[in-house]
Amino acid sequence: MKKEPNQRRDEIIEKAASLFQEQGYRAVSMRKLALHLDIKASSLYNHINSKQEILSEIVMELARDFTIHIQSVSRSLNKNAGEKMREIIEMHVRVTIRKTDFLACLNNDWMHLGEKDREEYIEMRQSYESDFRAILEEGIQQNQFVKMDKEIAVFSMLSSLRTFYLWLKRNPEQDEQHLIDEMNRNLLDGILK
Amino acid sequence: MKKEPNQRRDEIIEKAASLFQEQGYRAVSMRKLALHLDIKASSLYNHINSKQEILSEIVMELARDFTIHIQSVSRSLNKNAGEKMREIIEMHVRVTIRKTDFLACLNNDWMHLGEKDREEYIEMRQSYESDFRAILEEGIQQNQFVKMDKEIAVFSMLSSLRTFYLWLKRNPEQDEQHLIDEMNRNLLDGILK
DNA sequence: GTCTATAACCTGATAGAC
DNA sequence: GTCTATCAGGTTATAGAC
Repeated sequence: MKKEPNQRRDEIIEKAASLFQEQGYRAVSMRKLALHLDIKASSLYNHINSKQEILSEIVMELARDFTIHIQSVSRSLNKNAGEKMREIIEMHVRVTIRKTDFLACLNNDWMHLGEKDREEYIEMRQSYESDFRAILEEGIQQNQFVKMDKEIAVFSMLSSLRTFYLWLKRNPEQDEQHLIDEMNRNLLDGILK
Repeated sequence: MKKEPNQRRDEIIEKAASLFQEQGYRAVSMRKLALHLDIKASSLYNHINSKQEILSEIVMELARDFTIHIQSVSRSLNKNAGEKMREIIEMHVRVTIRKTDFLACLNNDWMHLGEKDREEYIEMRQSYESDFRAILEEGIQQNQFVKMDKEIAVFSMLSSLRTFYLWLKRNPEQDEQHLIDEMNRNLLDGILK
């Protein structure tokens, strides 16, 4: 809750995200995490209360950022559906670049959150998908988008965006604007001439 | 290797795929798996040699099917790039419908394969992506596809296809041809008018 | 083919010395 | 803030009775 700066704690969470992303939450023990930080597992508990708390720190803040951002975009009145869609795609790419490992954990390990966090996460994800769908609907009604099965389109576009971190892991140091442009074209224009 | 029919063994592997898909390979213990099959964990070892062998059975055959299929499509001489792409997309959707849980395991749990299988898996995945990329290249040269960053396009399209099982889990019993048509449109034509 | 019992080890987490 | 020692329970897998 509070935002006391806590360097060691952040270090632990960063390293955990990196390992979770690589091996999965269940495959990374506290001993393994501690080894990568050159301390003993028991020392971790001076900075965090539980393994699940680390996961929560990684996933929940990022999920809240996504939820808030798409809400503000989808409700803005001075943009048409196409512009909204481009802004969402751009946001996804930017977050992917800045929080690569955190996003990977959000995608792959959310089901290992504690019950309360997990419920909140699922709610936020539903809310996000619902806002995304609303923009598609708006675009179809404005005759800016083609007629389509919105459910499948939401899923298909979000799949590309959500797993973009995988590609970025294998192709680091790309020009940010190039990535944004290409993802916009892939998802909005398609590849056919 | 041999294809003796072995009903109980297949039952175990099916149930394991279902649980792995839901909770992740590491989160499903042999006791948990046994509980869902109404036997004791030790009895499982009369049918399989190890937990990892179950994962291998789930992932490797499916990976080989994908690899072989895209090879035969990409090398066929009587189809243009657009037709090849449509056939690959169709194949992905059909496999997703028929092997939903197996595909989920392939996507999420391949890193828990034994070293030998894991290496073979990675090779097959690279080969698959390389065939996919070649079809895009062919389409660009034939002036059938727009100019694009092929690496990003391969990733983006495959992301949608690979995680289609997630959507299918939440929306079962859809018309197969409708799914194929919509995925073709999403990935090839985009959503913009 | 399933069971009980058990081996050998790993798991998250805590107590208390320094 | 890190350490050693430890707890209580879970992990894969095997041995051997039935």
